Amino acid sequence: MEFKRASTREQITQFLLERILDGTYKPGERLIEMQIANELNTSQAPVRESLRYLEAMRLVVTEPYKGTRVREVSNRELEESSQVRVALEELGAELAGQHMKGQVERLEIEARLFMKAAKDKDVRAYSQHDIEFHRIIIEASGNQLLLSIWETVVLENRFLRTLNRIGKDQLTEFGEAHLPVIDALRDGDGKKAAMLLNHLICKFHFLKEPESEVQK
Amino acid sequence: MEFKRASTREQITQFLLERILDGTYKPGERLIEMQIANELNTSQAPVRESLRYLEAMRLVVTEPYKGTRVREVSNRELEESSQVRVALEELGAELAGQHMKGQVERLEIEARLFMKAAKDKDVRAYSQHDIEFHRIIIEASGNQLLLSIWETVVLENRFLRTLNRIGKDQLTEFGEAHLPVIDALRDGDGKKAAMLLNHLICKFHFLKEPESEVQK
DNA sequence: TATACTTCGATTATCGATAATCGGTAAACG
DNA sequence: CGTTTACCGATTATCGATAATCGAAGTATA
Repeated sequence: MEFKRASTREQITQFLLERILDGTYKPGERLIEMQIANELNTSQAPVRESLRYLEAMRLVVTEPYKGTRVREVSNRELEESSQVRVALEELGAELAGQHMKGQVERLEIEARLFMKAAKDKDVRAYSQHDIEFHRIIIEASGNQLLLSIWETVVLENRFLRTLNRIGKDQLTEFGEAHLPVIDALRDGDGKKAAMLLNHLICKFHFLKEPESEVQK
Repeated sequence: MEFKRASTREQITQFLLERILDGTYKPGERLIEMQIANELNTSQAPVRESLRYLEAMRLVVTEPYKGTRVREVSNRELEESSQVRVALEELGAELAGQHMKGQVERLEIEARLFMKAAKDKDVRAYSQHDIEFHRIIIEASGNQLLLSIWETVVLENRFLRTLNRIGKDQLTEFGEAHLPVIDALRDGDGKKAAMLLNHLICKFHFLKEPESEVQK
């Protein structure tokens, strides 16, 4: 068995990633290289490499000689990312239909977890399991590029923000809307799952629905 | 008016990007940091930053202490990227329908250019204008995230590879298939344009078509 | 001959130091 | 006063040097 200790740079990337996503570093906040380097007992160079990586992932923005900040995501961009996310999830579900037929245990587990979180009004836990639910479907598509892109889009989405807009009381309703997706995938009906996900995301993100779909 | 000269790092990124895309650096080829630094009269640090950026863009692959290589794209991955590309272009075309109505001059110009290239059997020129054609549509969607992601996917696709598989003689046929898309967008019918693009890409990339669509 | 061990050049990973640039503040000027 | 200029501390951008690691080639051993 192989255990490869992560390089300094990878550790820094992980560190920054976590802090950006959990909101420790807030949108617009400046990330000062030497400050991070000192905090982690390293030098400036690997920190800068990490920042370049995060920059390509669109999580931070850099201006020459002015430094790097956590990217601020406008409502406009939030909506854009939801549009893209819908398209990706549709593709994912369609492809997943073939692979998941009859094997939806993991989905059921996550569904149970986020329904419990909904009852407890635990937004953070809800978010975690909801995202995991969707990730499982995308993974099942077997398309690794899709998974990789979906992940960056979901990061962009800052899911929590949308969830907070939804409000704790509607979490249960939101969660329940996921259940038919499980049924569709159990039957191997990717098309139907895709349609359900589409409506689900559109509805709860207050997007306008696409022109009415023809149903089979 | 503002003129910002590019930083060393940005110049290096541009340099590497060009050489990877035009095939000077071939898939699997090792990119040696000091070698690049010497060639460009800089030091190792900015080169490494550029490589981290390209790594996040999935153009290169890095292994600790073993260096960075141009990523090799398997046929499998090529197919994956085509699937994703179809999904993105469908979304793009649907959204573009609303914005492009009656304003398809730029599309017509590019179409004329790639049809000429097809007649001349100039694969490189064909590719350039074909991609530009699609980019115009995605841009017109008004969704910047979509554009950004589409670009990385098309890079991944290394379009040329697919085109070479198609062969010089079918370029004209391939090109002509684009023309109905222009008509659909001129009418503001994004849905139809999306469907046409879907079939177009699937057909010429030898993908299996999705289960038959319902046509209006 | 085959296998394990050693050495060594090449390259990556990281560091510490220096140069370039920014934003703000205060002096100089009208 | 209001505006411009000169400076200063903070930070980024880049460099040159060193440490860590790799892999290939050689050496020893059985």
